[in-house]
Amino acid sequence: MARAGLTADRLTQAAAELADEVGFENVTVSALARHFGVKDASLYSHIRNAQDLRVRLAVLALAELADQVAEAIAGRSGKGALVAFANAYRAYAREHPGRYTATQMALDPDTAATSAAGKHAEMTRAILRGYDLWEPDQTDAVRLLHSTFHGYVSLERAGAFHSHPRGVEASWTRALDALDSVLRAWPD
Amino acid sequence: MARAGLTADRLTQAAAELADEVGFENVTVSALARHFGVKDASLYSHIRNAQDLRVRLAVLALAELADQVAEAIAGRSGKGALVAFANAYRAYAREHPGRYTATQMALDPDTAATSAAGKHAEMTRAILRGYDLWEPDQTDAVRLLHSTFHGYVSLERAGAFHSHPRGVEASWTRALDALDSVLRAWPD
DNA sequence: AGGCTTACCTAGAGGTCCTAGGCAAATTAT
DNA sequence: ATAATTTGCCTAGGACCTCTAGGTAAGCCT
Repeated sequence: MARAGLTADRLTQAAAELADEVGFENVTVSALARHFGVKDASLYSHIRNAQDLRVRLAVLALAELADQVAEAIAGRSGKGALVAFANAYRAYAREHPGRYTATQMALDPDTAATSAAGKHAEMTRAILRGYDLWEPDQTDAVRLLHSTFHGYVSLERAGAFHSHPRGVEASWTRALDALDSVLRAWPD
Repeated sequence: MARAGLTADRLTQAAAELADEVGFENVTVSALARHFGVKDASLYSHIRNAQDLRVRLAVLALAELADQVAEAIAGRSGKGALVAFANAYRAYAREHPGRYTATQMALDPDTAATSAAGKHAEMTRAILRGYDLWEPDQTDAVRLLHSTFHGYVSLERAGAFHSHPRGVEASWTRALDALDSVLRAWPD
């Protein structure tokens, strides 16, 4: 009997692909076991439980997203960096719907700190170097940007914008313009 | 044997309370049946399936949220309306976490149109009457506002803001200030 | 009272999560 | 190369959730 050669990492990777195919909520221990031609119980040597699997998936997705965004903003500053960040963020959510949903999991503070969750804020801060913002305005701005990006992507995915014919792309561009001008003229 | 007197509406109402107590993802047909002291199978005369129950819950929550927001902005305009809208929206999400999660379900276009999902955009438009915005800028602004509100609330709930000591309230106020100034000076 | 509708039931199949305990394959030690 | 150890995967089985089919009885109508 040849072994499948499972590891927590391979399981997490497969879970990520599965998430994008069938949706995050359908990432199940059973489905994953089926994918590897193995019994459900066999996975529990590698992951603690279903929740643990989902957390690992979330951490993976956060790291991937952070990488994509980091690559996008490299060498840019000011509005260029802002737009690059936003587009990379949105593109990741579009291309990896299941993974993106995973990034929205509530992680306990420990896991969040260890993972790339904090890297987000750090990179958003990098963008803000092109604007004239200092603490605590910087934190406020980070939160505003992150909220807007996530909110837009999230609503777009939920189909909240289908009701109106106005192009979703055009509204997105306008939102970025608006954020840029907010940052340039941050209210004192 | 006295009957429990179940109807789809009573089930939906109980599901909403259950959602706020134990989380939307734990709203299960079984749990609901237990709550009424009834067998699981009995609920299937009132709801088609578990998904149907969740959709009804989502529709209920959307209607409640729309009502709360409508009440909040009544008699206000301009920034007052903007702030009232935003605070009512956020308050609903805080007080009814399970219901709020339900509002994020992807509804099929038919259901969404029938439900109060469209009422949102309509009310957001009402806010914009205090600013000098016309189509298609109005739609862009509606999307931006909705995105920011939802994004902020969503990230706040996910604990994304715990990493930094800066008060979440202060950042929220600043975000509203920023949105107000964006609307007043919408880029042309 | 008889008949109709329907609220709720039992029975049961199938799926997911997870634990306990066992065997055998891969790895390490001798 | 063989023995000892580790560990990857197994079977068995319990608990919970979803949902269907078909039955009984409670409440409504005439």
